[in-house]
Amino acid sequence: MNQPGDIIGKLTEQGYRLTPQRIMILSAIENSDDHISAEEIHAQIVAKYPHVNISTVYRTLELLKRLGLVTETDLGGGRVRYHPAAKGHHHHLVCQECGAIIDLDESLLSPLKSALLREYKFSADLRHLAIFGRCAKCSK
Amino acid sequence: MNQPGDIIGKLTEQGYRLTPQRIMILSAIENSDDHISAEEIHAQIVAKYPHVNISTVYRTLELLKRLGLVTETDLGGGRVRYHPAAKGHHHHLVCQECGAIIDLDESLLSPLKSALLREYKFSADLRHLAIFGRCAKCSK
DNA sequence: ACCTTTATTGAAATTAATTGCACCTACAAA
DNA sequence: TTTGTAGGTGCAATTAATTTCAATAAAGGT
Repeated sequence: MNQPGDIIGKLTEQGYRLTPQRIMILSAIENSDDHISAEEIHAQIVAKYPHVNISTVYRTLELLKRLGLVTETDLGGGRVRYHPAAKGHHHHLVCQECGAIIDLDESLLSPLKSALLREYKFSADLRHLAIFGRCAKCSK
Repeated sequence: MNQPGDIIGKLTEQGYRLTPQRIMILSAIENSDDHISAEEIHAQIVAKYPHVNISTVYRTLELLKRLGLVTETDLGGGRVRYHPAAKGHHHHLVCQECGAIIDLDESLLSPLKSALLREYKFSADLRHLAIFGRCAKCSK
């Protein structure tokens, strides 16, 4: 199991401060079983510390994203969701018909990644991708 | 050159009504050289018909998207952009460092598309994809 | 030409995310 | 200790997109 310490260490190493708000945001992300939204993180924290602002949550997520400590995925449904990078990269197939979300093995994307690097010298950030379409059931 | 009639025909065929608003929105999309945003479409129309509402623009785009007549791409920068599907599919590499947008040949994505179909029976909608990362210059 | 049906629209409210600004806090240099 | 500086926070305002709902008008039948 991952310790919030993993991320906390990396933050302080780089000169960022460890504020109570950040600690709460970090543990909310780490303790979430799957992908969590900014709103959900905020709701969790506000239950104990009502004065913490939603914009702090968004700014912290932005920071963690920039440092590569969390990944962000838009699975549709109007909300972007977050996931600790340390828990591994994975991708999703999102069915636009029934809403099913299928986890996708990373290996299917590595040929694309290397092709982009070879053909365009473009280093793609494919840490957490959502591909939309139709699942087996719905495309019949 | 494409006629708005292409899309207009498909709309009426399927029982949708042909309102002046829709005609204006359609011609704005068709006449745009590259990708156009909802705001830009609205601004164009309001110049002539000030009472047309932005939500009508969004609703029409949503409809056209569902019918597969326009494609939607999030190239970053907070605004989603639209493009007539008839003008062909293409994809973009978006550099998160310098903002450069590189057009990507569709052929690079077809292996992925067939792999998804083969392995997951998932029919991916890869009509207009944006892949984020770092371009050649910025990744040095 | 006149109804009738029902998709469509405008206006306003709502939601998710972002930004500007004033104030605050930790820490180090003078 | 004082002061400077850079990182952080809360609040309010803003932006892009969506939704609700009453009013409207397009398309088809008479």
